[in-house]
Amino acid sequence: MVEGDGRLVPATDDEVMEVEDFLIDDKTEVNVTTDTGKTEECISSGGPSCLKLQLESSEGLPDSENKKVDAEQLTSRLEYIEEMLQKVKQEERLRLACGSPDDSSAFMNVDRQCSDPHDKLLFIDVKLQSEIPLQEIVPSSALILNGNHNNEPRSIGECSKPADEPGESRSPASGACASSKPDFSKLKGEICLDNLSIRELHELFKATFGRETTVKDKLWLKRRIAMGLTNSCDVATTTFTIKENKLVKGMEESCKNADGTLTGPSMVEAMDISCKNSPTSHCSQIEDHQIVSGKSVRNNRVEFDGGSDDLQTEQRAAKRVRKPTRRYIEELSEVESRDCSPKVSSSAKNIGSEQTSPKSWVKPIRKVSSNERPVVTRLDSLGGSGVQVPYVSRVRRSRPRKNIMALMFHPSGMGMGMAAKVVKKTLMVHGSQPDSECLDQVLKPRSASEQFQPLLTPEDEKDHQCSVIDTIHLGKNLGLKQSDSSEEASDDNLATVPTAKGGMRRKHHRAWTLVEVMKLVEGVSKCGAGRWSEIKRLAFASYSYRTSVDLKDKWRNLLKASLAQTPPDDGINSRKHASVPIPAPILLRVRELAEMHAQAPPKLGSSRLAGVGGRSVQETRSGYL
DNA sequence: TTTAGGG
DNA sequence: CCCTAAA
Repeated sequence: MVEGDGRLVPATDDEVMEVEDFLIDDKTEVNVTTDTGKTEECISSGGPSCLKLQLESSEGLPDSENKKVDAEQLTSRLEYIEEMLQKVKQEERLRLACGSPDDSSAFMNVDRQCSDPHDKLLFIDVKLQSEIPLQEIVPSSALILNGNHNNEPRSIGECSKPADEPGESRSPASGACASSKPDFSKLKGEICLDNLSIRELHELFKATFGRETTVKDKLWLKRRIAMGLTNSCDVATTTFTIKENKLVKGMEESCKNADGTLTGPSMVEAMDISCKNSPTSHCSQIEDHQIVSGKSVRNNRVEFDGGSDDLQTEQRAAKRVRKPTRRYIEELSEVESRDCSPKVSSSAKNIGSEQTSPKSWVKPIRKVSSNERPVVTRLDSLGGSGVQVPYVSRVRRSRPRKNIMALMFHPSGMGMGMAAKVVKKTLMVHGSQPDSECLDQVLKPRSASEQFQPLLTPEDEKDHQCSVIDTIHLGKNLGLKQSDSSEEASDDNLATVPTAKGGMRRKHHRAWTLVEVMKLVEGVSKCGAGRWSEIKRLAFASYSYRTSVDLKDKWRNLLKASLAQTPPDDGINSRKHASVPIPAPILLRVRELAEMHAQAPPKLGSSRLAGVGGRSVQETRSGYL
């Protein structure tokens, strides 16, 4: 129920207040509040397309009254929803979103993925405050709610509609959203609306999230990708914390539609679009501590049975940490999957700098690592090479020591470079290689001086988590990590070209994901090119890797790409071209920004930002976000 | 330390 | 990506 202060309090089993967001993908939200069975239907929308059913007693919602509309008409829907709720409850409150921590105005959004291909991604979204004025009952919402097969929310936000054309869909929604967000609708449209093959989807997925997926469910893929792109619009800094092996994520993006009302068949797409462009980047800012402190997080074990294996795997992974959030999936999957490496390194580095609050450690892991011997014995079994390498601690990715002498320390007598290579190779051969990142770190020659410390210092220990765990515990408790790492491993090919001597090129080589690129672009649009550290702080706070320099470099590349490719104008769109190049819209954006900055760098802030390029004016309009 | 460029 | 020179 909702308390006066607007807090959501866990209700009894019977009075579970659940708001379900069918994940209508993009924010077509269906919020249902069930109480003692008494329900009142209100449609408030987070936008034109949001249907909200709320409990009579939960008067917390401002506009609820105005939202009453066609109760009759909604009855059926309500019933449906209730039905679903029941089902959901039965399944077990997978997710009881409760309690909004300190910030009463905050909303909690908890989502989970269902293994069932048909109702995967069932989100329970609780919004304590709906400031969103009701627009009108959207016909399409009926579609959603009435969704024939029980639990088939997917129909909604899906971009499956082949007919949805970027151009078409843009018009209605983009106008509304245009003001505040870069218009990526086109992008999304291209990517999402097309009928991509599974393979293509996989590639896109990879490009978007930076990891591979084995899921073969098209819908799922599309949805994920769509979400990824959608969320990528958020510049919000995502923070998440791992507590006691549980991942608590603080923040959920809510897409509120600001655009006008839409009706008819086009609704679906419209909603979709509006969401993408959803201006709400700011909405997604919830401090992590909030979540943590909130009672909300609760262990909910979810057991599913159906579903494809792949899907299950994917989801199981997510389930592990419980409460996978969309955010989690996209960002975490990137950060987390590569797990330790970035995080750890950053932590070690950040501890002193304060830049980033030290992320939490995964306890279990640490424990393990602490007891592990400094020698990785498992290596030999991996490749059969029989190579045994002393366990080395990771080092801060800071200034390399010019001290090459250390290289000579290696027992085998060969330089670290060599040893490293061997090890790496060994690991690579095996399917279950530890995070390549880690390996890289481990193998870093520059850290040689520290690598042979027999004893682990507390800090080093942390670093060990990475390798040790990945190496030793592969396939064990770390369901999530494991799956992720394995998944990631495949795409995380280290093109390590050890330059004969001691320098290995491409230490990290973390492929830039679409999401990141978009963030970068947005960041640049906000802060302006050149202020990389700013951008880094704002948009990449959660990406411990990606230094400001990286951003700069990437931008440079983007620029180059945009200039080189825009003219030809050909179809280097997301579709086709396995490489999954940067979507044209983004490149356009890049170009615009480049032009903008070229013309009005320091001075004249806004005067002549518009229509500079003379090209697509529509694209140009948003000088800032 | 952060930027800007070169490699 | 890495490295370095400049601000």
